[in-house]
Amino acid sequence: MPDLSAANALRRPRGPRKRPAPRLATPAPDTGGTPAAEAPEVDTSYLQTLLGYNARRAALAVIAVFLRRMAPYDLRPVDFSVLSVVAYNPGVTSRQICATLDILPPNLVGMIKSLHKRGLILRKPHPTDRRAQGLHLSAAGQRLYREAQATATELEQGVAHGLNADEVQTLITLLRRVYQR
Amino acid sequence: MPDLSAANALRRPRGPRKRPAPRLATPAPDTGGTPAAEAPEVDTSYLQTLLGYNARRAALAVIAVFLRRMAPYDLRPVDFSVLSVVAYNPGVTSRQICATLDILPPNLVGMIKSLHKRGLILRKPHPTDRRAQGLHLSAAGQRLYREAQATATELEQGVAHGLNADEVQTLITLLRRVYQR
DNA sequence: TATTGTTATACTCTATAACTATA
DNA sequence: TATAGTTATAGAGTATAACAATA
Repeated sequence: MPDLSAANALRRPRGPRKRPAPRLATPAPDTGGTPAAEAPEVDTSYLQTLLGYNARRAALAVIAVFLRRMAPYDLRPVDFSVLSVVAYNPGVTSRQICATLDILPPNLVGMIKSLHKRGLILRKPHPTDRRAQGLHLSAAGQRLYREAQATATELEQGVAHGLNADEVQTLITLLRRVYQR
Repeated sequence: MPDLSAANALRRPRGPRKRPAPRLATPAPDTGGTPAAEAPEVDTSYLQTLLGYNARRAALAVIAVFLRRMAPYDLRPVDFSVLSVVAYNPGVTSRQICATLDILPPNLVGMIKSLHKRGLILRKPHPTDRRAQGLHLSAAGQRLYREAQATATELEQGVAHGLNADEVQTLITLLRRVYQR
């Protein structure tokens, strides 16, 4: 599975984007003689018609901004998502977080351990199931999450440069309809 | 950088999605007593307001479909993208592909090697720069790519379930404005 | 018999350094 | 001195199997 973490995008900022080229129904015939190197522009007009290509590029761009802005809190997107689920669902179990965020249980263990070690979350015995444990934000976790969420909300405005509030709302609505059943 | 490859999404299909909950400005206070386990619904209403969260989920959903449909051609999204760039830009160099698709040069080497080994692409000497080599699709590569592109185009219709052609076009336009400078 | 949390581990994807041949 | 392609390798991210404790 491809990685959407955008580390590359973060450390190697792109140059100016190419202007969209006219759509082609089929690839240009290979005349064999003229290398594309002479014209530095590379035609990606077909790829730009694909929802998956654009969704991935957009997700990577947003994640890159997210990584920069969340660096002061030392939170990756997945850490922020976990804290957010715990914040809004006090007492939630690891298993529920896995199902909600599509994380495999073995991969969540280390994140929970790390957040616990940083004093951000508490593990309390589950009242009815002694196998499970209820997760809660500590006071420090609540403070950190409150600031991080404010940053995330604020970040939304800047991410989509030309997009106004209505356009962002339309975009989010359409994205939800893509991944929801 | 997070991985957008959607392997998990592929092998562990999700259950039914939760209905959107009303937005909350701040997390619910932790009353400490009531575990979320009793109500299996987990509140993700705040995360669902974030462009990054929705873009990543949508990208993963599309990629999962892409992986399934491209399996007969043994092409990952990145392989398809590389073939597409070569198809529309015969004679393109590795370096240009890296800049266009945001792939690091060392990571492209293996892909090119693999596609070459499969007889899909040809490396020709670059006419003006003996360090570089121009990449071209072989006849077999052109046949395979033509079929793969048809599948990708066809796939677009089915990916966005309820979305009509206009809505998909709007979505793509908005996504482009997010990641383009 | 199934589930929660966990360990160990393998595999994939991405990143960095450094080399060679050429510009 | 810089760039194209490459090798080797390190580091994230994601995957599967299997276990003890509990349901």
